[in-house]
Amino acid sequence: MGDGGLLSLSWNNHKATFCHILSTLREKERYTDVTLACEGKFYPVHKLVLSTCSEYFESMFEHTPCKHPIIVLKDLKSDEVESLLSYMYAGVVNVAQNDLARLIKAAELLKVKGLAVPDEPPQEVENRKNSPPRSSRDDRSSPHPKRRRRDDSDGVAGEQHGTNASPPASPRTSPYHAASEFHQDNSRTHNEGHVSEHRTEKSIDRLEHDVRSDAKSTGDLNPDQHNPAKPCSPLQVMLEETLVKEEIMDHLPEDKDSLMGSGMDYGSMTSDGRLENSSSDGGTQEHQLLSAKYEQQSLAPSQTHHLPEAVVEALAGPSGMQGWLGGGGDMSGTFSGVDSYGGDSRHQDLRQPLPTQQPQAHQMMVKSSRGGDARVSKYHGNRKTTHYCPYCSYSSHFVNNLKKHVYAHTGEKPFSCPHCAYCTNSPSHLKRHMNTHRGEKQFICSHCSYRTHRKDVIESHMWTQHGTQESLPASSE
DNA sequence: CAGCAGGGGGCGA
DNA sequence: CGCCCCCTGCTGG
Repeated sequence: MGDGGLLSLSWNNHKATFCHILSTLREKERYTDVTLACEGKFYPVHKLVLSTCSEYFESMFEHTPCKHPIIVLKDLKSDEVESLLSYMYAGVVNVAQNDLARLIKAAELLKVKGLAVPDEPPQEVENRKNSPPRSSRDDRSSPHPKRRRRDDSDGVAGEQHGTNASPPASPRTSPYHAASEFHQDNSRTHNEGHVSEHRTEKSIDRLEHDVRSDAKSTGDLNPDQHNPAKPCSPLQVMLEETLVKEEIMDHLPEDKDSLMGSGMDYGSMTSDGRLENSSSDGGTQEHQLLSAKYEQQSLAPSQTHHLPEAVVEALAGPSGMQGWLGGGGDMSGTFSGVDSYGGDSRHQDLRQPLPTQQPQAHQMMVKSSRGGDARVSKYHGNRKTTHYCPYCSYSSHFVNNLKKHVYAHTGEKPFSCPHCAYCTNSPSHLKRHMNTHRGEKQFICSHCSYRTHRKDVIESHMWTQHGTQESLPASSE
């Protein structure tokens, strides 16, 4: 609206920056709204990107109003998926010559533009627009086959799904999950959460498209109890995993979703560590690429953290925690173990999306990632600082309280009983529990023969049974 | 079925 | 550490 001179402001390296941010968002699993599942691995990504780069996904999302669908790529290999995602996000992917055919084939299946579909040739685009979206799903042979190679079809046809499909235990390979999941066997309080779900399976192009509608229920990850109604094909097992993840995500603030996603924490969840930690695959080369970029662009260090590392930092050190908490949520994606959320109903409120913990814009993360540490409390007991939970509205002046609280979110239970499988997130709980093994019942009711090892219990007993709060002090035995 | 005991989780301090 | 609350299993009416 300027009547004066018209200024043209141009962002010099907008494309590069944009791509970078996009990749960062993906890496941090921020704002992801769709999860690709392949060979037991889960890739939280963005519909926007997928649909932009792939007709197939575009069409799919058009027909799936689902908030956070989980798409099972049944006949692709994870490295192919990784490569394609790399391609879509970064616009580049390094692939071994030997793998090229496979990759192209996979791209064809997914109709990835530029690989399988001509990259925006005007005419083609026109044709596509005129044709109903479904055509792309229904017919692989339609428009895109600039690089089609049917001769390669055997290359990707191999049924890989579910092979190492990280059955229940897999995601727990993360140290953050291990305990949290394991202990549930002795937890009685975890109610089985049933996810309201609907599966839309499509056997298009040998892909199985699994979509789950908004999951509402609490998820009990107890593998033993999980959704008994379902058949247990390898694929289904994998789906159960994704199911849990999704429902959790749905309950978390958007930002947290991603974190949680990280809960799946691909690097750690995949026992082979291929996705995150290895660089042997074409897809993972992108990770290296991105990391390099980060350094060059001197982004906030925290952004370059792999999630598990960040979690360790956050939980191990007060400063880490504080930085993360106060850093505009940039570390919010670092929590693993969301998937280990217990089904305990009491957890539910914690998962309610909270406006106060809204994800911050990317620039915000960058901006505050360092500065946020300014008020870091070095000591657990520092009451001057309020520590906020990234998952809910909880806050505490005590870092330790927050830690325990966050443990409840992540499911992490670092304190384990040497005598049984009991694990807890609180040392005091462990101590209390240990008393049950000792068999000592120091607290004796002065009105009856009742005795217990818990003070609160004896008091409760005294009050309810005898209408008094008097009780014998702890016995010396 | 109600009441109690046992055990556990979360939280304040 | 203490407190409160919850859930589950047991038991007696």
